[in-house]
Amino acid sequence: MRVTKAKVAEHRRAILETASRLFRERGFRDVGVAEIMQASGLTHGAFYGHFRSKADLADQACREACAEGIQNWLASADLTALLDRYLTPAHRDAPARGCALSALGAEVARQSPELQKSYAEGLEGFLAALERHMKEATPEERRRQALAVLSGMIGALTLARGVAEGDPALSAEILAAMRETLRAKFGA
Amino acid sequence: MRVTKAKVAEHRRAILETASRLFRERGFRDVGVAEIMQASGLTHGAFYGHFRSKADLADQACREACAEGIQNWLASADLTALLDRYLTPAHRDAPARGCALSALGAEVARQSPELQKSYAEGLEGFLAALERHMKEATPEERRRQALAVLSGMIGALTLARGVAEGDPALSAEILAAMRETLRAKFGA
DNA sequence: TGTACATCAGTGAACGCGCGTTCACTGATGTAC
DNA sequence: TGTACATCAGTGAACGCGCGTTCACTGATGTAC
Repeated sequence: MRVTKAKVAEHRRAILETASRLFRERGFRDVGVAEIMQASGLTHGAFYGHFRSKADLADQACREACAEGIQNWLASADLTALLDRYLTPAHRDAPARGCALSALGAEVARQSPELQKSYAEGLEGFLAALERHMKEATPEERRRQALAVLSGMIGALTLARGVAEGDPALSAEILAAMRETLRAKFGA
Repeated sequence: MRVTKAKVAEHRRAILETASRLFRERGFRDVGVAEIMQASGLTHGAFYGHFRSKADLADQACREACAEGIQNWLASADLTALLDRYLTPAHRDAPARGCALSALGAEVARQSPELQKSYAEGLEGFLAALERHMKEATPEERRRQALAVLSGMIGALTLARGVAEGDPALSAEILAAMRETLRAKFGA
């Protein structure tokens, strides 16, 4: 049953947003095409009218999720404000709506170079937002520090998620330690 | 065909070591029981004589891999020496023999609390090794800094792996930036 | 504007495949005498 | 030490299941007149 051109575009957006959310929550491997389509209000057969393959969707969903994240974190006034939103139990417990760089990082290493490129572009975007908050003299130094701060944020969030259910106290400690250390060494 | 008791123990070790290596390289999800058994010189049917389930093996392989890592990194003379071994292209390109905390981190978040506990214990072990290299006054401060340094190391390695094939220059830049920043802010 | 028909987005059954796990069987090991 | 037999580690076929992907079909949309 054919549908309106507007509906087609709407369906495509729905699939992309659902995938962007589910992939961040449970990873590329643990989320199936059928589940994404069902959660988007369609049946699995329609998928291949919108995307060439699951890998194609993964690539575009990664771009989507990164773009959403950059816009989100760009809104912070300064580094301290950004850290106070990023390194929190709330962010840790809501990966579906959280930073894609952290949620997808480890899995991206085993995906196609194409997807890695999309991920790298998202990383550069986030990095640009961070650099603006660095107070070192030279641009080279600001970029280096921004890379270190970004790595620290992502590492702390990843570790905090890894032990969230197994050792909640340690999980909270990791977030707090990174927040305080980054504020002390790089903050305003 | 029954085998010697010594052979049984040998087989168990082989499965555990193979799993520890393959899981770090490709993740829990992408490595099957049959592949692990074949790589260990056995057939898949014998698996359940050694482990209760794949999840059980994952838990024990995680412990195994963490323990191996702690012993490995503990050998470094100081923080600078440790960083010069950890934050390198060589380590990035050989996850199978590298740090388990980094290789398994993201996936552990979606595993059982039991496995997360094993992971958390591995993390504490690495942390203890790092704390000895911190030069802050109080134990509390040393632990906080060690947590931040560990998070930074793992985050940088994860990101460097994520873009290794998609943007090799950025990958190398991430490792170098974290190495220099940690050395400058925490090094000897 | 109204009609006739070609287009094509979505449906749902079906495909081959690999997964984790089970199980009847085999035959060398370990043990009781 | 030698023999007879129970034990049990390993084998390989088989299980049900969910995966990504394909395809004949349906019927509303968009278009040509």
